[in-house]
Amino acid sequence: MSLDLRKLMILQAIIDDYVMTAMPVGSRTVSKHSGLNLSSATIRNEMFDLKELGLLEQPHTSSGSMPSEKAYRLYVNRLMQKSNLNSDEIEHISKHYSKKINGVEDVVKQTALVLSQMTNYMSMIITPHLNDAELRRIQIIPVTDDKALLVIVSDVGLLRDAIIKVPSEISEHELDRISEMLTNALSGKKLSEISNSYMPDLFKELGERRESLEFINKLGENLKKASKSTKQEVETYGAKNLLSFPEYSDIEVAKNLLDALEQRDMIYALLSNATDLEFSIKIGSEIEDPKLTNCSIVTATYSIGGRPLGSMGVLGPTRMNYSRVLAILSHIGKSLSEILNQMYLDTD
Amino acid sequence: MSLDLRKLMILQAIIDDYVMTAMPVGSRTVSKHSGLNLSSATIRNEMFDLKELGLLEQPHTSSGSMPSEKAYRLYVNRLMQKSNLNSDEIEHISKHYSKKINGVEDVVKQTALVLSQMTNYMSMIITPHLNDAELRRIQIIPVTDDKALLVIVSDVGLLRDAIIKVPSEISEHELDRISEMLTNALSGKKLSEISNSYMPDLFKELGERRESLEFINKLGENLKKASKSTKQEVETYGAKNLLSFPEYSDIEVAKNLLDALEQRDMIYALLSNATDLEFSIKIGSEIEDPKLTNCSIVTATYSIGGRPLGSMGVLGPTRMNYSRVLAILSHIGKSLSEILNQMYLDTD
DNA sequence: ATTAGCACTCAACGCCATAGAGTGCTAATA
DNA sequence: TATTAGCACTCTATGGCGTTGAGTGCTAAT
Repeated sequence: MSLDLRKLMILQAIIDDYVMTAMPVGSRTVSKHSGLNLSSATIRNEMFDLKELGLLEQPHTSSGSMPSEKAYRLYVNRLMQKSNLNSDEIEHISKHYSKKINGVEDVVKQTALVLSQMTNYMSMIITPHLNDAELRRIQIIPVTDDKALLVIVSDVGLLRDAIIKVPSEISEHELDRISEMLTNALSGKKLSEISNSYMPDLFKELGERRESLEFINKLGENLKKASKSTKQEVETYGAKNLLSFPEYSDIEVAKNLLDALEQRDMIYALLSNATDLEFSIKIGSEIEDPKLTNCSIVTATYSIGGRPLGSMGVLGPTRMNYSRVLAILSHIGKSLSEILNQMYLDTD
Repeated sequence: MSLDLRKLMILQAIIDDYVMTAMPVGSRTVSKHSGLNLSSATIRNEMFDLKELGLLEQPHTSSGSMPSEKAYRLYVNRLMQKSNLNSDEIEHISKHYSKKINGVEDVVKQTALVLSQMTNYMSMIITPHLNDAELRRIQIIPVTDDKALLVIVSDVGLLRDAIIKVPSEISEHELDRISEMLTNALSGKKLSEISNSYMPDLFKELGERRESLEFINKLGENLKKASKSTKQEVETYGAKNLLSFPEYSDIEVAKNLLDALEQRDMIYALLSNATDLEFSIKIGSEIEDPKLTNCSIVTATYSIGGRPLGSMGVLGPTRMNYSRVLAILSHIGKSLSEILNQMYLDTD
């Protein structure tokens, strides 16, 4: 028995209905809504076949059917039609981005917010990873007589800052000199390239004065530490949206889910795994986390100057509206990339 | 009828029991657990009185009683005994703070985490407000030929940073000079004092060269903007803990609650209202938010160099273990203040 | 003042009958 | 041969009903 066009149309009708209602769909409903002008009996026969093909599941005999994970996968790959946002929705997005925004963190938060608002699912986003950004300058700014602020600046702005101790015998002028040397040595390199390899020579040169040797060593440690901590952070929003869905209406299920979703590492992994593709869709068990049963995740990357910098996504029940989510992600992704470009690269 | 010692002891027994079980407490239970050696009948008479005093409530006739908000208030004010943490718990806290920590944000997040872990309620914390910090230096660091990073540094480290546009005719050397002038003019002041009053003179001085006038104006705007945005942020942790409590086991109730708790402004208000007292306890309707029925909030302030900088707190059901929460908040508050002191003020 | 005793209340639970949505099969139909 | 009408069957959901048991509130005895 083959998966002919009619079967696909019936499957599509069932998915459409189930996505709306979360209730098993009966043959009579399909007969009415599918537009195929077939009796419920005929639909029943087809549904029986779809069941055998592993595309439909029944909670129990004599109940309607619901799509299997396999069905959603098939839907996403072959059936789904591209959907578009209406002008209200587009406006809603641009409104969010036209507010005054202070720095990357703010943009990222706004994005998480609007993403969850528009989809009614939970949104997640990781801040841009700046390990590939080019170092421009390293500056040690005195703060008190025994402390200074180490600032690492790249072509996209502030990368890292850390408080370091400075022996009082080192003058402000000397700090400037050290800053300059560090800048000369490391400028143009990437953050990830500040490593042991560059250090020894540099520090021999810097460490010529005995009394500041210890300070120079500490400084080196600090630089290395700063370059290692990736500092990519995860924002989520709208976890409570998930509680509205009947699939999580059992308090125990909901608790487990929220439990899992509070583990930032896990979400970080989910998002960072998918940075190479423009979009990624994981359905149910394709997310290899047993705690996230009945969930799907759709992610998209955002970029600056064409270079992917991070990713964002949406988590909802497997019966999510994939088409709409993709449209929203696509649009927001573009807006976000634009904003980031304006912040960093534009020259007007 | 007066509230004599015996009634108080009975009330205490009921509260103790109810805090544990969340189930209405019957007279027989009190008779057994109160240590008063009274029959259930006697207890019943006393409980009747406590009911008339508004300290006990019954879900329905012929069920046991539970403490009213008034009862919790009385308990907190008069009955509660100070509790102490055991050595395991103290160790658990210090372990969290002995990890490598990168900057204030990290400390704050760790605090939220440990607070929620130890109490099993939801934790909330606001980042230190640094408006009273003393400005030390303002530095404009070139990034590309038309952009620079504006960095505002105080005695406690980095305060603000922002990308600003720089006309290409302004040389790096000139930026240094401007930085120096700004530093001279504003150093020693507080962030909140960067206002129009200081600006005109300063900018007349800076703006002597015609071509850079526009840039100087923009710089002024940026400084003002940076000084205004308070940038105090709210972290919460463990919202899902609340789902474990039977008072929120109804999915609708839980949804409403989580809904409310996702509004950062509201939590910010809750926390910042209570920065003048070392501890603050709000029980039920004392939190004037209709969405937070059945909730109590305990907050504490943390400080640096004796000056209160922010506050943190715990949100849970009204039947929370106030005594334990206070002990935990007290200990964590001390640890947090110590850490912040080490980060900023220590001179070793 | 305290307590034993007892009738009364009320939620919780299990049981059962019923209704209704939906299937799966068979026989009739185009 | 594909489709459909018809019907028995399955299973869940719902509501009514009696029972159970925890707990009160009152009264009379101690």
